[in-house]
Amino acid sequence: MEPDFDATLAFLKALANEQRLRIVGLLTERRRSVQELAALIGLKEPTVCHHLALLNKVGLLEMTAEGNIHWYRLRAEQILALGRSVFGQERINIDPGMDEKRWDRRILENFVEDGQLKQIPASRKKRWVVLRWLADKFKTGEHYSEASVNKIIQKHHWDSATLRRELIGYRMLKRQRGMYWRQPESAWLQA
Amino acid sequence: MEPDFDATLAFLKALANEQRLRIVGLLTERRRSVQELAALIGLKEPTVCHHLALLNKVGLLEMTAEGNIHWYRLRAEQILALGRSVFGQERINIDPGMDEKRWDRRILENFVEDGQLKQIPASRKKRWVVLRWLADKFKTGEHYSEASVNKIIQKHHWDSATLRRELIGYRMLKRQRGMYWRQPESAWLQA
DNA sequence: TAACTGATTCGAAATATATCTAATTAGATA
DNA sequence: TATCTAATTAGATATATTTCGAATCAGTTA
Repeated sequence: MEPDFDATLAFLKALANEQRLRIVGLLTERRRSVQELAALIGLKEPTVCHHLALLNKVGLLEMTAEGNIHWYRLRAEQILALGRSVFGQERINIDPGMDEKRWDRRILENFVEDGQLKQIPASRKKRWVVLRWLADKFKTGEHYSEASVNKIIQKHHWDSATLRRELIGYRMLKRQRGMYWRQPESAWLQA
Repeated sequence: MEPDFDATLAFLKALANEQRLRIVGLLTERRRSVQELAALIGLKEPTVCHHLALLNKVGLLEMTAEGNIHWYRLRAEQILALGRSVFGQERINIDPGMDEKRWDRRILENFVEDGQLKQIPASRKKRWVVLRWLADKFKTGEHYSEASVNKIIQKHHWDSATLRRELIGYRMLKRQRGMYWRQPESAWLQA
């Protein structure tokens, strides 16, 4: 799905801990030694060391040794870059959900009222949106008789024959030996 | 420190889990029912329910019931807003080294005037800053008699005895057989 | 009403994570 | 070289989280 799913997960896991988040907070101010951090957040040094190792593993830290003091510094650009990549517009679909996409919603607002399809859109593109919404009324994995398909469609529009044919045409429903079932989205024809 | 430390932590914790991140991924495409999600990621429904509850608690989801099917939808604006607030420029200091200096400068502005130390800070942390400034008046590699150490300190404050002792205490100066010399920063005690 | 379906709640068990002490390493000092 | 200090590693234990089966709840259908 995501090529860097694991990286994202690791990044989030590294930050999603009270003490580590505290450490990151302290390191945004300035570089710090292990002792210093341990004193500031009230943990023993080995524990802090363990947390630092985790943060380091995902590339959030930079360490320089001066004598036997190890100075840890936050790689702020890394956090920002990762944060952007995880929470950026490209990654997160701002218009979530099939029938919830803004475009779709506008179409649906125009054509649907109280769950009733007022009119079947003439344009291919708009009809597709409406059909997608209608296909959502069928459960995946379940088989329906033609009668029950009609019944379900008629909850939303009187012309179940046309709409049923359209659903088949766009491959949102599939028919075989008189039974109908919902097709996965991957099988649909594009609008 | 941070007023919304807890909110940030909760948000990160909610996302920092393999299955939940997967769920979020699936929900970016479209709304889904609990069953659907369970089937898609290979978990039992109670488990998915539990994860959904966690995501919901931090405001990432929106649920609408149709009959006894519960549709979960991602509140993408929420994720983006939270992501921005956590990883935004304001929050993360891109240049942590700078900040250290800024803090120091403020202290020095308060305690030093025309090269004169007006007062020895009582707080450890602030005293450390001032002593660091004072240690800078000594050249590295050079050896000083106690008299010349006092003389240098007295250019900046009358109480050379106390300050000399402090410099030794913080290991910024070192003494041996009556001679003093400046220590490298790595040897200093932390404030 | 009874039976059914999807979702949720409740514990218990399994798993993962965080924390500590003790031991070890590496650099600095005597 | 022996000693000191800061950091790290290792191993043990405590704590938190995840997962599931069983029971329950809420809507739908017969």
